[in-house]
Amino acid sequence: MPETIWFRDDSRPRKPRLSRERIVEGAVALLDAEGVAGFSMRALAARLGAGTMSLYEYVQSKEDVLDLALDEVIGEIAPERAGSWRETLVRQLTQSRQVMRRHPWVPALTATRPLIGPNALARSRLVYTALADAGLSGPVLLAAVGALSSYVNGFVASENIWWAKVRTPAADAEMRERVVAHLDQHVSDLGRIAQVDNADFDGQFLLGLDLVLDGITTRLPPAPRD
Amino acid sequence: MPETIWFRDDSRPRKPRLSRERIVEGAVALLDAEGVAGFSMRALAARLGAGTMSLYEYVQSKEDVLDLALDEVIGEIAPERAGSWRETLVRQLTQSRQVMRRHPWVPALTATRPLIGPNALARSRLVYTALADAGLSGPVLLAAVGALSSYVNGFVASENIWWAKVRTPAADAEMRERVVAHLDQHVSDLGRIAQVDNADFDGQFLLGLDLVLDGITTRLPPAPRD
DNA sequence: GCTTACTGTGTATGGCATTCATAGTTTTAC
DNA sequence: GTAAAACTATGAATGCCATACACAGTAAGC
Repeated sequence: MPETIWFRDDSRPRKPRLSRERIVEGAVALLDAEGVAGFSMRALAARLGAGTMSLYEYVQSKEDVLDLALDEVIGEIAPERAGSWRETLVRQLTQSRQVMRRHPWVPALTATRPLIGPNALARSRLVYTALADAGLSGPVLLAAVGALSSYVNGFVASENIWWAKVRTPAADAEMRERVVAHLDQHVSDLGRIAQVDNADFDGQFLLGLDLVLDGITTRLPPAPRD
Repeated sequence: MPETIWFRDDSRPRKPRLSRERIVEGAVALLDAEGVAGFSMRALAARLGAGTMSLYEYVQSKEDVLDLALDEVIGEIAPERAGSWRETLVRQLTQSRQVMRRHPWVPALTATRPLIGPNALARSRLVYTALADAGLSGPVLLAAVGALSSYVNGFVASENIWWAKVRTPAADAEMRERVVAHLDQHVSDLGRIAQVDNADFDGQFLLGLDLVLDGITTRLPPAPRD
C-alpha cells in the first residue's frame, strides 16, 4: 500500500528501503533483544517495516542472516596490536569476551558454524601473527591458537549461561536456590571454597587466560640475544 | 489400535510401551542421526512407534528431552582416576572429547545449557578433586577448571565443524576448495606453514591440553617433601 | 515508448511445539 | 466383585515457523 501523494515526500531521491546492511543491522538488534530462539525472519522483517519475503532478495536463507550477523559483531573487535605479543593477545581476547558479553547469542552460533567471514579471518590472523612473532611455529602454533580461542569461547559461553540465569526476573530465585543446593550437595566442601567470589568473572577470565599464556610461554624457543 | 485377541500375547505382564529411559535412548539415537536441527518431538515419537503427545507424559518439553539426552551421553565418560592428577585429567578429558566426537550435537547444547545433570556433576567433581589433590585451591582452582573444560569444549566444537564439512558427501568438495582458498588468501604463508597435518586432531588435542596443563603446573605450590 | 531488470510482497505449503479434551486400560479401595 | 480413581496414550486444533512461487509496481536502458 503506497502512501497517498498527500503525505509523500518526493523531494529526496527514492532509495531502496532494504539493503543487506539494514538487514544485518536489524538482525543484530533482534538477536540482542530476543536471543537465537526468538530470532525469526518474520520478526526481523516486521522490525524493518517490510514484508517477510522481501528479505530474501538480499539473502538466501535465515542461515545467511545469522552468518552475516555473526561476522558483523566480530567486526567490533579492534584489530590493534599492543606492545608485546602477550599484551596484544590479552587485549584482543578481552575484546572478544566483551563482544560476546554484549551479544550473548554469539557462543551459540560459533558452536556450530565455521568462523570464516572476513572480519573473523582478520581477527584470527592477528592472533596467529602475535604468536608467530613470539617465536612459535608449526603444530605448536596451531595448538596455542586453538587453546586460546577455545578458552575464550568456552569461558564466555558458561559465563553467559550464568548471567542468563541470574538476570531472569522473578520466579527463578527459587530455581537458582535449587541449583546451588544441587551443586553444593555434589561438590560439597570443594565447591564452597571455590565459590568465594564466584561472580568475579573479570578476574576469573584474566586468571585463566594467564594460565594458558603461561603454558604457551613454556613452549617458546629460548630468546635470541641479538 | 489394539491388536486382536488372536495375535495378542497375554502371558507376560503388560508394561508401558513408553518410559523416560526409552525416550532418552531414542533421543540420543535421533540426535546422533539427524543432529540438533533435525531433532523434533514428532520424529522422536515416530521412531518410538508412539503418538507425539505420548511423550509429554514423561517429559514436560522438548528442552527437557535435550537436557536428559545431554546428561545421558555425559554418563558415557567413565569417572575413573588414574595415577597422577595429570594422568587423571588427560584420561578424563580425552574421554570427554571422545563422547563429543561420538555425539557431535553435544557442543551445540552445552553452549546454551548449564551442565547440572547428575552425570555432569559427578564428572566435574572429578576434575575439581584432581586439581585440588594437585594442590590448587581458591580462585586459581576455579580458573584451572574453567580453562580445562573450556579448552576441551572449544576444541571439539571446532573439530566437529571441520568434520561436518569434510564428511558431507559430494558437492561440498568445491565448497571446501573455496573455503581453503579463502583462508589461504588471508592467512597466507602462516596458514600454509600451520596447515601441515591440519587434520591430525588427536595430536593437536593432546598438544593443546599439555599446553594448558603446563600452565596449571606453574601455579602449583612447591611440592612438600614429606 | 517499449522492454528488461529490480524491488517488494501475498499467498500457500509443509513442518514445528504444545494445549486441551478424551478414550482406553490398569490399579486401588471398599 | 465392582465402582472410582489413576495411569497411559492419543487426535485434533492453535499458532508459530521458513521458504517456494507467482506476481505487481517501479526504475533503467535503448
